Amino acid sequence: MTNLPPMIQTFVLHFGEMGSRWGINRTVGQIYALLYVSPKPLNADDIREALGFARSNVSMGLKELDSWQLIRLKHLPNDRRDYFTVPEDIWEIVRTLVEQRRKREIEPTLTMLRDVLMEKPSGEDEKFAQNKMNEMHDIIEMLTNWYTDMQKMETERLVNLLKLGAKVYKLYEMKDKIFVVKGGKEK
Amino acid sequence: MTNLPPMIQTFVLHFGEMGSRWGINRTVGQIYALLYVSPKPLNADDIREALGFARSNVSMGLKELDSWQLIRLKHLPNDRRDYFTVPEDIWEIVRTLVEQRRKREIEPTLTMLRDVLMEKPSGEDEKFAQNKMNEMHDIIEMLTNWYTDMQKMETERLVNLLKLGAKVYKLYEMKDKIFVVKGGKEK
DNA sequence: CTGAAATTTCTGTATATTCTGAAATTATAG
DNA sequence: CTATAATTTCAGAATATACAGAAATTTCAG
Repeated sequence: MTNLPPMIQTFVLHFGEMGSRWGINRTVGQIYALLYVSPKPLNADDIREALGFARSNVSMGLKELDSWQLIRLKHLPNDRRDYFTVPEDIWEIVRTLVEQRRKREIEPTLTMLRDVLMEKPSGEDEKFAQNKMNEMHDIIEMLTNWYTDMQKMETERLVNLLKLGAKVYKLYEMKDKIFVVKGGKEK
Repeated sequence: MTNLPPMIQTFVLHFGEMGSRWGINRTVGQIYALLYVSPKPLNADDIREALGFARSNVSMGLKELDSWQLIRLKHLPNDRRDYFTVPEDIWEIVRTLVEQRRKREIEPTLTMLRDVLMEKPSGEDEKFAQNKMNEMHDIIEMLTNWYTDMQKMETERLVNLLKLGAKVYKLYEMKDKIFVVKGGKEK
């Protein structure tokens, strides 16, 4: 890590720390940060040299990142080593992150909730608990359905909507009026 | 934990596990899950009894949850012990969670990025790195701005929009047409 | 003000995670 | 097919985190 420019070192260390808060370990966070700012693909030894931990850790880290589908394997001509990059389009990274967290955290939670909601409550307290679980299930499902739907949009459209923010609600409110004007009949 | 109904035990254990994936420890996850499904406020001893870990850990866990503003302190008449509940409205919980994660993770990241972007790059590689960091900064800022804006909406409206999903884009596309009809002039 | 209840802090121990370096495996050039 | 480069696996060491129980502190009824 000694010969990294300070700017990049700061960035890499920050994502190392942040990684720990997210169940991703420091090593993995640092590797990803390094790949993210690197102008060309890096091999495992480049990474070991830049970050200064054991070769085997780099291997484990890359495997972990691969399982998240967050990196791309490249090969250079006349070089049998594996080189890695992050996807060029940052939106692809964002989409992958959300998708993977959904698979790993949201779906198992929804499954657990559905299972538990199938059981017959034996008493008032369990009835209450099931109501609360049902509420949680519905809200999570609503949010993920919304996300699934939005995810299908192409990036440009998504960005348009994001920039619009809450103003989008004005359009929603106008909806009925539009149809009055256009179609000549209400509802 | 022995005398919890299986249904609730499953729920509590699941959130214990999930907690670990989120930098929140198992204890804290379990306490929150228990409070969430409990029909009445619980004191520290109730929690110790239900979950079976040391009294002192319950204290630490509650303190942690309090720092996230995820629990509410209650007092019962003629009982000086502290009782705790989760907010009644689950949307309040969701909003708090997002808000806290923003404060603890997003804001520090944005600050780091802004700092690093102020520095003058000394070479092509650092220039490239800064471009990537700038790209990251902008996307994070866009997403949080969007969220800040949406957060201001009342829940009912938010739910309407969520249910609408990607169809909202159709409204967005109609926007220009609407103004043609209503105002009589384009752009 | 006093003493008991309630809560929190603290320190050592248990547990879990991360990391290293050696050994094993896999891949490929010749 | 063989030799060597490249990568992965694995077992133990180092580190960090979680947890229990005792001690200290705070709170409050009387």
